[in-house]
Amino acid sequence: MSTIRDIARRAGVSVSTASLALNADARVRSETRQRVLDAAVALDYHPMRAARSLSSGRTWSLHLLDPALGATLTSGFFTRFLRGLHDGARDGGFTLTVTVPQDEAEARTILKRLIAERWSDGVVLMNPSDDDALLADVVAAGFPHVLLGRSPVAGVSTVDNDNVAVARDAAEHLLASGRRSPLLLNGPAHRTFAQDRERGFRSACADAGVEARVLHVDGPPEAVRPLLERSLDEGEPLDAVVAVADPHALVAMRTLKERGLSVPADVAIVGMNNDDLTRYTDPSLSSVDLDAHALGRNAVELLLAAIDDHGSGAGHRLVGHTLVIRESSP
Amino acid sequence: MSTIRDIARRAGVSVSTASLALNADARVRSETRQRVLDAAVALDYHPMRAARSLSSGRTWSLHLLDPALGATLTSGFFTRFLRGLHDGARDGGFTLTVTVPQDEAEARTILKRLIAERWSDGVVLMNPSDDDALLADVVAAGFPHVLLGRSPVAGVSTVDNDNVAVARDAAEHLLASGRRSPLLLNGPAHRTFAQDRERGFRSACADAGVEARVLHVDGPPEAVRPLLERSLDEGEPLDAVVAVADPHALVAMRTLKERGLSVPADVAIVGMNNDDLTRYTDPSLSSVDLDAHALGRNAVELLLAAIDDHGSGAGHRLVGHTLVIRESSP
DNA sequence: GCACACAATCGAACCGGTTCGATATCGGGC
DNA sequence: GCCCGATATCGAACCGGTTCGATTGTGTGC
Repeated sequence: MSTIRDIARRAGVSVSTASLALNADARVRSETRQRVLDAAVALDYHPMRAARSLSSGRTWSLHLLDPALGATLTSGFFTRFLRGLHDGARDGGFTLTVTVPQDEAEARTILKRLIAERWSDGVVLMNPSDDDALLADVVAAGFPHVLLGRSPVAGVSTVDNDNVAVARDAAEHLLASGRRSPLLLNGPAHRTFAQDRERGFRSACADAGVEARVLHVDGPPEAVRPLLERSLDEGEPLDAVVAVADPHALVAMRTLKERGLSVPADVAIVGMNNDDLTRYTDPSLSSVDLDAHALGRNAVELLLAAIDDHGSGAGHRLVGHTLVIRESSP
Repeated sequence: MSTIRDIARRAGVSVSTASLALNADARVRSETRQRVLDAAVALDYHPMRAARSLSSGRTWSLHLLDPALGATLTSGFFTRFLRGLHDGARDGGFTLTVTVPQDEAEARTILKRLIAERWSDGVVLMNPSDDDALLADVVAAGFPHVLLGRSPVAGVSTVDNDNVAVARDAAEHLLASGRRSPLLLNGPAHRTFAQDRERGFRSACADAGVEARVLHVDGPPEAVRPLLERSLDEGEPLDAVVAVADPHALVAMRTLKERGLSVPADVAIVGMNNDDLTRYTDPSLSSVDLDAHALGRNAVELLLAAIDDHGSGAGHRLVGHTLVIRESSP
């Protein structure tokens, strides 16, 4: 392993000149710079991370901290998201580190160490619960950060889907085909993302002059079944379902079929996240594809801005989505 | 941010004594150590990563490099795997870094930088293709490494599922219920994992005195459809399918249903990976749950051993699996 | 009472970069 | 011919830890 002193010696310059040359400083004569660069190539020189970050104060690394990794997200989504983060980091000359705590308590411990020990230059906080302490920690430490899956918060950079539009688009699609009794199987009522989706859903229903019905699902996808059954027992009309996530949509589909209702003939269904398997189910499931890659990329862009600005200005980004229409809602 | 010099000053000892005390060196008197520890707590001291690794030569970080991230794996699997890696790393006092190259070419570039710049102390190489250059790079550099999803290679630590047993167990389950015409929808014939699975499948068929049929699927899950249709057109009997992955199983299921065959009455099906959504499909899909968490954990354990040993002895681990029986193969 | 082993602590060097202030060289203006 | 400023380079300090060899202090054996 060659060090910068090896380079300097071979190029016949001092260590400081070698460093300046390697960092393309204008002060060094171009001929000298070339000699240094040649030496670096000849010796296969690569500056050591730790040394560089010790002296420069930068780690050139970003951190993803996800207290509930994969709890709500599925497959393709997470990997596309990671790739988005990684692409952004690479373009900025950064490396991405992912940490996977068991729960929010461990997440908090890790976050504190991460900041104190300077593991990285900034952190992406994924899906923090709405009231959480994680945010308070990073803010208190003045550590660059971005919140993911959160609607705009004053003074903090956030990236999220446009949940209002997501739900509205799904509902409009169903209503456009003439459905008149739509139901939203939503997330927990206290989560802002669920509130936004309810808003979008209701707005589409209002525009179509149709009554909007909403059920809140708190728990695993299986929780959809009793909710839906009770609703059917009560004789509520139903011909369209928007579900908060694909597994919920599949449980709904199954429940309906067992009640003798056919999908999509009697009830059309749209899920969310566009999980990898949705195209293979029977019937295949329409789903809103949330642009996971854009989510990751935008998060990194805001994070890099926060690192440069020293967090002076917070940015907010909403990323796009696409409704993927399949057999469950022709 | 307090440094070790702040601690030393407050505890009234030299920097070197403070360092020894913090690292629980037996040479320092326990009373002195306590004074140092008290000072560290009082000043909320955390050693800076970069400084520690510059002087110690250790980064206390491990790397996961996956050239084909999520290409074959789905959801739950990957997140469980990550958690396994992370748990192992944490227990060893390490941090986990994940890098997500676009393809094997980029993976190679990253790997070289990673080694040269000493980003971490070791790397887990995930699903490298059987003949690849990545392995040659790490071996040439003498960089600690573990191969994932590869059958044992001399001199290199590997972790994998017991692919022979995986396929055998799935086949035995189907044959136990009286099926006599089983088909294995396998991966590409040149991949060793596929060869192992074929072996396991054939052994179960031989034990049951039944003819084994195997088709090799190379490409996306949709590629199953034409293969299967041709087989049915040729009048081959079929009453059981073992598929190399869940999406393939679902495509097979759909294809069969469209041919008027019912699942599981006419044909029973078992998939692999136990994707999150398999429990919600209709019928729900039996699947072999590969122990992703154990995969991650064992990979880290071998990696840590390789780091300590300077790679003197290679280890091989096969991790367990569980057949999850659902409606597709009662 | 002195040499000696041993425990506890310390100062200084070191890891491999970056950066600041000092120095040498040179051409141009007066 | 002398001074000045610009240009190119260098030496040394620094970042925050770890570790080695030296130093001091204590009790033991003879």
